[in-house]
Amino acid sequence: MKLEDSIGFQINQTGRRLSQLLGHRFLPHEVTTEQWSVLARLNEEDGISQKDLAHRVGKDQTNVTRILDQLERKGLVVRRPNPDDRRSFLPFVTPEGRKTYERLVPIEEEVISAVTEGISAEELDAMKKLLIRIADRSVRLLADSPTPQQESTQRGE
Amino acid sequence: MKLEDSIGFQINQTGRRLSQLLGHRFLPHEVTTEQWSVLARLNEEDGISQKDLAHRVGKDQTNVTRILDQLERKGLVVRRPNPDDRRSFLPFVTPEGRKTYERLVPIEEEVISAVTEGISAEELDAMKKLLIRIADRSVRLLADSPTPQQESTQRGE
DNA sequence: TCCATTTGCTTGCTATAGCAATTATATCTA
DNA sequence: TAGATATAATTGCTATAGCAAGCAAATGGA
Repeated sequence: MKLEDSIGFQINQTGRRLSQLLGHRFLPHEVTTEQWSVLARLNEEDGISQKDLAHRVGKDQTNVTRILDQLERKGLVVRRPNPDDRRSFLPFVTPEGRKTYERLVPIEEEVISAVTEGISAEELDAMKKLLIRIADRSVRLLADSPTPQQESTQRGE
Repeated sequence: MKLEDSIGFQINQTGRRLSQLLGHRFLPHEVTTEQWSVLARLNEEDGISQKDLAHRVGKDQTNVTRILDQLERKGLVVRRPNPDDRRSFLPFVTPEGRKTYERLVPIEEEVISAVTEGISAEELDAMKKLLIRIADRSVRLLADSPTPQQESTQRGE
């Protein structure tokens, strides 16, 4: 089978290209697409632990730490100590972060509608459901994988 | 709209998780998923320029250079001077590279069929077509973007 | 033919992804 | 309560992505 026929290859490929386009449109605002995803999630709900945030954006805790570093450096987010747990910091969106996010929303929407032009809402919805299913299965299969270090006791939440 | 409802976010997310799972299964063979994609494409057709290869795997030429460095370091690929152009090198798969590729094929197939279990061939095919469409549009829109440096005279090939 | 431009590849830089190890703090158990 | 264990966040390391710049060779035009 050819490489292009691999659904895995295609998903990755498309994701990369889309990120590239979106990142290009975000350029004037000096926010990357990954920073955008974290900022967007925090706009829905902030003041949660970095661990929870990582889970919600589907990123490694390590990467969330670094992306928050960037967002904090840009003044879009602040980390405050968690009063309930001194190991933990809770990220909050700053007013500046909220403004930036508001500016990015229409850009993201415009890009998505441009690249999905001519594709029906039903088709998009079906695709989204399939993607979620594939992602879920991937996570589950990885969790069930024999890890040299530990017998996994976790399940997907 | 919530972050998870964004089709762009979902595509990227799913791609990442799938890569992670596949990469995990590839671990014993010491090949990453990106190295696999390049090796797979070269197994279809080698002796082409790195530029062409980059185009075929949908990667930046820079990244192809580096991935080839890795594959060459592992002895799976060799670069030979292009007799027609002394600036250029042509990558070829070594016998060892071919053997490794053969070992990876069933792993990739198994992972894909595991994560797509219960999804019909028609659904997958429809999804693949949509993904390709979205990727194509992304590339086109990016190419048409006003680039500070140059007025683009290129079109998608 | 000479010079300017283009092109193929590489290198340097920043951001991200994922993993291992570290640090500080929490929690659990004897 | 002391000691073991688990956990939140961080740091270090490697690979990848994308961009800009550099280098050498090819190409095109006067």
